[in-house]
Amino acid sequence: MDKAAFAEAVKDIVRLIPHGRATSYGAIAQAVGHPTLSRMVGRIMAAGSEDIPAHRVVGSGGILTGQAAFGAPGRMQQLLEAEGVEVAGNRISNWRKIFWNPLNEIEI
DNA sequence: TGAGTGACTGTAA
DNA sequence: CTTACAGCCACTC
Repeated sequence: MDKAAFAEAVKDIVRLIPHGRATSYGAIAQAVGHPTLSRMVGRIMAAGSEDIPAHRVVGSGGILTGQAAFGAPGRMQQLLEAEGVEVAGNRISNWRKIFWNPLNEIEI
């Protein structure tokens, strides 16, 4: 199944995200070789994402698009701030510094 | 089988 | 800043 391989690759990358860092759905999708499947990345998070730090995966530009999906509003932000990630409103303030590019790790 | 929806993204007005 | 549109794919009804 290609879907399973995709999901597995996505989960694998999310697990590699360092503590106190974050990446975007699009970046992950691109890293697994499917730049257009960013939505599927988010769907995988919602499906079976208990073993991975899904709170470190945000939307483009560091926007916390999945904030409400963490059970309660503000939960995702709380998790990020607990790791030292500065969050203002619903997006990461110093996104440029926090952003972790998976391509730098897997395509090395 | 087809329409609606969604943890997305990029471009445009 | 907000809307709107167009791709993308899986899931639900």
